[in-house]
Amino acid sequence: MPIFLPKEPSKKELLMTAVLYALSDEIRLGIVRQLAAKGEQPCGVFEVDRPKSSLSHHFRVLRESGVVATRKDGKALMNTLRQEDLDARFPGLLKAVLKG
Amino acid sequence: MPIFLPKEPSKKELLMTAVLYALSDEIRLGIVRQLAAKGEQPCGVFEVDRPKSSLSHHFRVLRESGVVATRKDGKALMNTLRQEDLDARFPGLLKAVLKG
DNA sequence: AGTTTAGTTCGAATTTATTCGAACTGTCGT
DNA sequence: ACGACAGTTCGAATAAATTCGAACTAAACT
Repeated sequence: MPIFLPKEPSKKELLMTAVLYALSDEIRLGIVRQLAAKGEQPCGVFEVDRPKSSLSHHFRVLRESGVVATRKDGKALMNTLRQEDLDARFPGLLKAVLKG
Repeated sequence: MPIFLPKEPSKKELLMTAVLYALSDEIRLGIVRQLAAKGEQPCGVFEVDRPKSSLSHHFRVLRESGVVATRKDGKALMNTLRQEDLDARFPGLLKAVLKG
């Protein structure tokens, strides 16, 4: 069975409640803050006190809500914050979340 | 046994993740939007397709996260959005959430 | 005192999220 | 071809949220 990365919602499909839910978890919020600070990063660099299957779950939530986009780069999966899409759909939200 | 309204966190105690979580539910977000639009309101005016015990649960989540403040006024409980506290602690967040 | 109104609290059922190990896929290096 | 590496997927356990009816409190009115 090939690996299926869950489909990321298009900009138009972004849902406020799903985005807020994804961001309402300390681990995921930490990931998002680090992506905002350092730019594109593979999953592996995040030092989280959880096994990789748990980390993978949190990335899935971030992807499915549309907060993060993932592209394959060799054997790594590179993650970026969907800043522009989020900003277009929910102006000011991400900035406010990252400040707090 | 007297009625205990759960304690509302002080401005300093507001937690980003708790606030985002509280706002990540359609019903609660609807309540918050209506409070923002119409100002202080008793629980009863919100037309939500849920029995009152469920509504009460959602108000509790909003209070415990610090999104809403509640005061007694006769037999009603009046709810207000804690706009100033939220704005002081998380500038721009509420505005962004209400716009979306 | 009794009734109505507003909303909470309790308890239990259901649903949904999180967690983790183990097995897997795909890519790279040797 | 064979490991090693990065990360996903599966499956099952645990934990947490939501839901609701029923019983309750407290204020207001008659």
